[in-house]
Amino acid sequence: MTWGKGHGPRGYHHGNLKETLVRAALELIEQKGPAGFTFAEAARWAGVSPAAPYRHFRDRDELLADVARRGFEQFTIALKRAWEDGKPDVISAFDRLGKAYLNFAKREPAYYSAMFEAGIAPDTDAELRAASERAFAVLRTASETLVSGMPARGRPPALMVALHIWSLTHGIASLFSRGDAARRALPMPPEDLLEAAFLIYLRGLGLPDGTATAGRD
Amino acid sequence: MTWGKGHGPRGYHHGNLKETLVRAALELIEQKGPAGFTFAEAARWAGVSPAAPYRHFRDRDELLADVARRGFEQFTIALKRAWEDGKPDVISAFDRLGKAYLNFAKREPAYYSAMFEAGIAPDTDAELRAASERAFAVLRTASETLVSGMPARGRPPALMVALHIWSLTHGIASLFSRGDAARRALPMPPEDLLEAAFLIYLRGLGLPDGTATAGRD
DNA sequence: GACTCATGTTAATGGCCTTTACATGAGCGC
DNA sequence: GCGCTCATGTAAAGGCCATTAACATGAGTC
Repeated sequence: MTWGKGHGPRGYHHGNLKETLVRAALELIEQKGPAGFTFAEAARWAGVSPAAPYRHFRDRDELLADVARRGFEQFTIALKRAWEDGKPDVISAFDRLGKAYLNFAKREPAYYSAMFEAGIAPDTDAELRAASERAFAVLRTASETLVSGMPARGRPPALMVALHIWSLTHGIASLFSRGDAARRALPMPPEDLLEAAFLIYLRGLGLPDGTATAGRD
Repeated sequence: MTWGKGHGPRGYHHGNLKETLVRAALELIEQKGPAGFTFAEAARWAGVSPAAPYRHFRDRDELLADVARRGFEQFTIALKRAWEDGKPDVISAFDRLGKAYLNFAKREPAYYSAMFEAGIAPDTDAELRAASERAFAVLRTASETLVSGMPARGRPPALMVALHIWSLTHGIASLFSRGDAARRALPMPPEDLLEAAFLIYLRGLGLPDGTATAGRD
């Protein structure tokens, strides 16, 4: 009994409804925004009755929260892959990290919307919160590596650095890099905007030149 | 014939419905988020039938866009007041500007949601777009003042600086400073986080000390 | 082979969005 | 003051959605 993920015929039971509903949600959010996505339409997309989804999610918000949680997991994977333990050097790894953040916002607008814009309180769902914190942890680890390379005198708190870079990157992603129509125009690629800001910020931290191969002018 | 803005009795005609609907929308968005706000409930709040709002707004989205436009106007006023022509010095004025941004997100979550999170395409409504650009223009003017105080050699583009600061501030506001439940916890006030980032960024620009009375360590 | 229970369906309630046809009365020319 | 007109309101209706309750199916188990 494996219809797998396919669209083939089915009997009374779907067999894979929960997964199918999540994919339907992603599809619909991508097309019409998180507000435009409806429970009933996801059911229709999956070929089941409007009541069927309630066997798998308490309500519409729980589905959205599940999508957000999965989004944070994918996000964490993408960020970790980009960071790659800070190799070959911290700065270029950070650069990849930022680009991966922007790229995620652009390539996965549905996940991104569910994660940051659907109005889900992160505290509501413990798993969602944990997944969100795991994603941030990548950035925090990276920041710790970054500041650990600095002289102990005047070394900034890694948490603060992580929050700064998160905020900056998130701001650029939200304003300029999303895949949907809410994106604003920009006279340069968002990746370049971010890289420039990052290098300026690093220089301000006292990591000007010589720590890595990037960032010279 | 002035019921003014009051809640008093009225005849067949409301007399001030458009304004009342906007205020109802703000009230409802603040209570239940932009998704929770409904056209019908705004009508009920105003004491009119569900069809009445359609005499003033094409649909629910147009009301939301109008709220967003008004939000950008209030926002522009708040930013201009904070900037105050860069007095007494550029850096402290910039500092006020950032705090005003964060404060707006915290004190006017309904406006903020409508402006940045309601999923309204800025291009849809020309007036909305213009209002949004007027707000950004304050930041851009401030950035021009900032870089104009730098030596011409290696002076960064003012537009880039404005975009950097906008993104950073917007990121902090979105993640940590909103009034609603989507706000994340932070080990320090968002204002302090922003100020620290701003000073680091300025130092990275080569505006370390001496340009103004703030930002020394 | 019968039982059980997760997973579907059907049907119903109530709310919302939006349109159409109709009602009211405020402002205006006279 | 009188009557017209039109902006601004109401009532009613259609269609969609969320959610629930009662019922149906059939996959796995003993």
